[in-house]
Amino acid sequence: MSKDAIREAGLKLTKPRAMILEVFEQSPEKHHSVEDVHKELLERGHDIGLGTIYRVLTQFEVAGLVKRLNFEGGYAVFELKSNSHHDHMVCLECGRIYEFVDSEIEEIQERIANERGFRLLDHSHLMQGYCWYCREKNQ
Amino acid sequence: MSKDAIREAGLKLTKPRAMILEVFEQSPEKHHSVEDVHKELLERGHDIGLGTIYRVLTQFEVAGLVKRLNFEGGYAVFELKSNSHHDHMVCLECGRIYEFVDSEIEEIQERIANERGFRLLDHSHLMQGYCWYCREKNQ
DNA sequence: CTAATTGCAAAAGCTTTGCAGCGCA
DNA sequence: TGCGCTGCAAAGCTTTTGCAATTAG
Repeated sequence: MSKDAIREAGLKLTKPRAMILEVFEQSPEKHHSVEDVHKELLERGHDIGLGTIYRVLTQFEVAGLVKRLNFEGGYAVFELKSNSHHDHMVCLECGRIYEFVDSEIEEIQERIANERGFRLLDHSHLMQGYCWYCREKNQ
Repeated sequence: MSKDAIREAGLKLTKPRAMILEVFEQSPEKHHSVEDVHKELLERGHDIGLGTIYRVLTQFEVAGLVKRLNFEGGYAVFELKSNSHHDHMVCLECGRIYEFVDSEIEEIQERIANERGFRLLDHSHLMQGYCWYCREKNQ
């Protein structure tokens, strides 16, 4: 259970932390900015300070519960850290975020890093364009 | 010549714009934050306002003269837009930025986008880790 | 009970913007 | 000369932080 994960991270199981995690687990959306989380919590009747959300999400990130994504736009977006790695495609028109994985790309990446003596720890691969729903509007 | 490019972009060839472009053309470093450019210009004896540098680099970006890179860190980095596309590896220890290209990855990307009905316009592929010079320090 | 956590508000970065004066064409 | 450009400083955003009050264990 996810609440155990909070404790296992050495964090106290507080109301704010539990509710923030719930937003990620219960919302149909997978990706949330801090603002998103804040609004969602307000709609659920929980007025949690922005500062707390920033702090908690950073703690969750360190604990490996969530992943911070730095798309353009000047603000961070978080997603629940699933066990399966994936990369992202973002629609420049509607903002929808799609996920993709390709083992071949992952392998080539590793190979390139190795060839250069680079110890690969992480990567972010983002494709930007227009999704199926928005293509027509932009030809 | 690069100064023509400024004019071709419909921009007046002013001192600030010419000097900012020079920093990119003459510096051994390929990647510069706005702060970098500002300091470099100061060292060359040109005190150009930060606001101007932000404005000019944005205009250069629109004109296709430079590319804005959004690595993590909360600030943008710019590079001269060469004719050859490439992606980046950044060392988490020393901050050095390396470039790489792989045609196979590019192809697979296209294929994935097509399969999903996604019109691919751009992408950013960033590998993070420790470079050859810094590996030892971090095992 | 005690240390961890939250709320609030202030402050810190990076970036944008308004406006008066300056400079290129 | 006229419009575009720059400088300066103010303001905008996202994110961080200090501190007193609150709460989990």
